[in-house]
Amino acid sequence: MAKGHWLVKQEPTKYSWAHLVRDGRTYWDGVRNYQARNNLKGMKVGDPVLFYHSVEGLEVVGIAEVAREAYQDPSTADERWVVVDLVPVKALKKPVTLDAIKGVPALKDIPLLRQSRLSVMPLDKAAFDAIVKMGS
DNA sequence: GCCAACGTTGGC
DNA sequence: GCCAACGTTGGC
Repeated sequence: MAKGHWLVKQEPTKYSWAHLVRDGRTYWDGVRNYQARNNLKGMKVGDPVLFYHSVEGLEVVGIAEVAREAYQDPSTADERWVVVDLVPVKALKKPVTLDAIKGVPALKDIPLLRQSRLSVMPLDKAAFDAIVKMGS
């Protein structure tokens, strides 16, 4: 299967990029939305994942990578929910703000803008690369 | 702090 | 199976 590109959102007050860097690795728990869950299940080891700060910051701050594919969420006994493991790869030199993304016509249709409540979403390679480029 | 969007729940 | 009520998310 082709490599996927992804974007995950988190409120920095709950789990920030800096926190991920400090931890070195984390499992991405707390997803309780079927669409987001299905996206988690689509992740493969090695897939790059953009890390977005919602509510505070409103910017893409770094690039992480899938270290382990979907498995039962250890924070619940409910077997409907899964997590993946993420490791930090590198911070963006310049965070890419939501405003900046909105200003790019080619990025008008990404789920981040179209579906503001979705917390785990796929990006196509072009969109992923465009955001990374804006941040470097 | 407000409100729009949207997913989930529960009564019928 | 429909739909109103409710809860949560996230931008502003």
